[in-house]
Amino acid sequence: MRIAVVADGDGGGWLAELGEGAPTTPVAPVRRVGDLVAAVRAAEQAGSEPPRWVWADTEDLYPDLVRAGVRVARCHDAALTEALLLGYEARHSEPHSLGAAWARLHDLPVPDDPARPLGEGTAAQPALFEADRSTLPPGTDRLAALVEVHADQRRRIADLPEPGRMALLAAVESAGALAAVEMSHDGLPWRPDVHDQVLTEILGPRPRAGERPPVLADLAARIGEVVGHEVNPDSPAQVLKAMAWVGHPVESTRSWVLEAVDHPLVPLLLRYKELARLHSANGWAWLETWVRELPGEDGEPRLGRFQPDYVVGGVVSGRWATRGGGALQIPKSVRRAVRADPGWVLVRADAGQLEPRVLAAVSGDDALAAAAAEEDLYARLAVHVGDDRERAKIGMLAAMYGQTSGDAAPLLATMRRLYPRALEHVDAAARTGEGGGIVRSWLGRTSPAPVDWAATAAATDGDRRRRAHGRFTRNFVVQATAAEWALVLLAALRQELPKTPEGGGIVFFVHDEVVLHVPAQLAEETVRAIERAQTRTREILFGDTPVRFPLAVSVTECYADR
DNA sequence: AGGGTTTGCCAC
DNA sequence: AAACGTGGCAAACCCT
Repeated sequence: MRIAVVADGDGGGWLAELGEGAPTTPVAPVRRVGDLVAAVRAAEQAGSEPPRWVWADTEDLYPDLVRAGVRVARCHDAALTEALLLGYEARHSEPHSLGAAWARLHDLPVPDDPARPLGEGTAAQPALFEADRSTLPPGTDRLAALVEVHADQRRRIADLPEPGRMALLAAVESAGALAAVEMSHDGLPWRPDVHDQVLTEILGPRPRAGERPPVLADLAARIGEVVGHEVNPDSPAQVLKAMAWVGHPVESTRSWVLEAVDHPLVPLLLRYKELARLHSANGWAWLETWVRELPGEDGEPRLGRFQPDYVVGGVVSGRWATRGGGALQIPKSVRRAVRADPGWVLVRADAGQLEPRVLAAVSGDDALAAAAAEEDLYARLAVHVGDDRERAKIGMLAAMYGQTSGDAAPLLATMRRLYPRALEHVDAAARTGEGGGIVRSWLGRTSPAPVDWAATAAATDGDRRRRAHGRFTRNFVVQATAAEWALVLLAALRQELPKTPEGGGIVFFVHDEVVLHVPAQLAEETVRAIERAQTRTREILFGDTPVRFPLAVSVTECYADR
């Protein structure tokens, strides 16, 4: 059963039960409810199977439900689905909100998508569903508009050459939106005291605002001594001058460029850059901005939560982006601060070598699939290639990224001979991209067309951009399908996981790994659920492929432990 | 002073 | 060893 829902901005809303057939029309009179939370909770628990909620935008409705303690099993996110369908039609740049979709159906002026500023996610205070971001014209029957757009989207999906794939993509994209709100609400367990301890060990005691930590100040002073005058190591321009001044001019101050230079200044600069990065990106200021402390008992360790806003579909390839806090790039050095609450554990599931496995599955290359049936794909590749594992890996990555320089060329020739269908799959995608065409993932997510090359005057520059776009489409067919694998896994996990208390469940997701926070006594059951989800993911996406997608599952107290 | 761009590094 | 895909972010830099 599907239920379309809109909020009234005052805690209530309207519901319309929809038929499952296409076109989907209401099968019962519209129901007005005064307490939307209660109505959703009741519908979720009634009947043998929970409904699929049809709504304009998960980010508008679901955070309030989650805050109120309600979780739903399934939804159809009209905005995300519209974006997928527009993309399929090579119309990426068109607005995808409910209002925009409805306006197109009625040949009316299409409104821009609403901007979604930082901090609008679940960390914000309760809003009682007040925001109407649907961009529908004032006075429009919003429920009728939603029902109409949903029916249109289902028709457009049904009319595709492979409707099942796009239907699955829309479903897992929507499930991802649910998971994103839930994760953002729960947050990644983060110990402020441990983070502070890590910073103090590495940088010295916390300085006053605007000052360098002691270790950085000392390094800057020693750099100044070696050069003979004061240098701001944070300024690439000053570092370039300083290197020239000491007789070692360099083209840039990138660390691998500096590493090649033999001069006492270099280790000081490299050390400074490394520590300055930690201080500016994940230092005390970051901790205060992004980690919310939970109320706690005196004498107990302070517990915190890192609650980034996830942007589902925020990357063209279907990977998620995040807003604020740099959640997808938590450096290894501060992962010690990610610790389970007392009595709880972190269960981490990490997909190994996902992209080459995806390539094996989508290309149907028997030899690569045979390698991908193994736990360590690269080790098997090395046997095929007759080289060491590291070089086999470089060759594979070169094929998927379009690398041509370095020692990739001979490796690529070997790959092309051993895995002809796999290489042809990415080579064809690259040719399409170079020709200005679009490519699609396994489920139909579509690459955006290149930005107007004709506007580029110089032929050489145009050529460079054409090749760059070829590398993009080459990678897209793999990366976008890997993102789909991860979305299906998330959706399967939501179905398989045991019920956990508040603060438990999936708490972090980054491209090909998930972190769960569960009471220790649920650890075993959680691991079994992950294994079921993993198997289902492969079957749902690729049927009976020989390719395996191993998940390394570990149960730890700390994210830094493996 | 404030906005946009560049540089460089972090993650997968 | 360093040019090979997707991003976010902070500080310096450059312009108005």
